[in-house]
Amino acid sequence: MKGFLSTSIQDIMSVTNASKGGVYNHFKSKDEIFLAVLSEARKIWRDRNLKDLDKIESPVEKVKKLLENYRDRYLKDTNTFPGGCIFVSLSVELDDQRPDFSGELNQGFSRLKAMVKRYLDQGKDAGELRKDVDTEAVTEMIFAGMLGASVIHGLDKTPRCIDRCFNALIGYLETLAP
Amino acid sequence: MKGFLSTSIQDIMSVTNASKGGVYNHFKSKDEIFLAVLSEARKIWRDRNLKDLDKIESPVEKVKKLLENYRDRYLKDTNTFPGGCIFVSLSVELDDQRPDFSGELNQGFSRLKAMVKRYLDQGKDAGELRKDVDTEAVTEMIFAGMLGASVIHGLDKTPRCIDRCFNALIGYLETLAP
DNA sequence: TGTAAAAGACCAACCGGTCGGCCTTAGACC
DNA sequence: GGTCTAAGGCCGACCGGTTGGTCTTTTACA
Repeated sequence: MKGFLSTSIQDIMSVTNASKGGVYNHFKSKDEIFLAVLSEARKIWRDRNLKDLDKIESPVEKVKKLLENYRDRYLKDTNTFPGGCIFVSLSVELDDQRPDFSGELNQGFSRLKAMVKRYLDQGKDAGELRKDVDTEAVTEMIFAGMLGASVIHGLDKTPRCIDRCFNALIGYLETLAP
Repeated sequence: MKGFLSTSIQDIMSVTNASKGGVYNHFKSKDEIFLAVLSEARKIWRDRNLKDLDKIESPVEKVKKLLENYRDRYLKDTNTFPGGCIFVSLSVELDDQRPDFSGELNQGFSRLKAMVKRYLDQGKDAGELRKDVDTEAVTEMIFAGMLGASVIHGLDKTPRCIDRCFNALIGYLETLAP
């Protein structure tokens, strides 16, 4: 993945077999193309990562399932998603470079974190987690683990590293049970 | 931080008050400048992150100290290091774009992971960790946590998120004791 | 005066974006 | 149904600007 800045209109023209005029007839600017891609990527992310979450009743198990989806149905699908999690790479690339896009990406991250924390809080209320568990800190670590795993994916495309990382992460979640 | 691709020679000229001829009299190419910066950044990383590690005898405590250094003496020093961990951002940017640089960065990451794993193995041998602890998986998660924390730093410059993340990470390490 | 560093004009390649025109198609009128 | 016209998707030459890099000239110092 070349990211936003290094993907030229020419790149887009080549892969779509379109001409420059054709491209700019559909989109006002490169920025608009980016926002369209971002919107589509979000849909795909939800399809892949939230799958079957509603079939699970236990909130903590939902978090585990989310981690498993992110690992198996998202990061590991290197055919569909070479370059790992696009939101992570774009966020790193555009931070301090395009604050508007960066803020847009950050909103998605915030929603994800809020969802995880909500599940953990529900799990705590339901007695699935110990009362002394700091759900905010655990959320942050799970989030960091997901981001880190995507970066690791770029370093080593084999599933070994990602598997180990998520095994430890899920194992950690289980130590928080009463 | 603009990274490698978005940092122009003009940028370097401006910040160093040098002319183009002056720059190219010291370096053959932009690539050579990158490698020099990388080498210097590695020295700085070691200075900051390995500080006082030799004063600690317990291997597991060394890992904890490394995490604390990375948190307090590196990521949190946003004056010296805006843009978080330069190796993380560069790795994300240059993966699939400059495989030669990417491999160079990967070597550093591998050495870090090997160091952490060595300490954990030593800790296991010394009875500081349970015998059933998968040091490889724990290493991977610690590594992912460090990478993820750097990405998070880009999203939210306040130390709150990073603190929570490392608190949970260190807390996890402590649950591995016998 | 000899040597090395610094300076900046210059180059070809590429960037995002514009614009006038071509060419297919749809609709209106007889 | 046949013909003329208006519309709009599509094309690619072109624009100003920036890129990394080269090369000749000037400067500074010993």
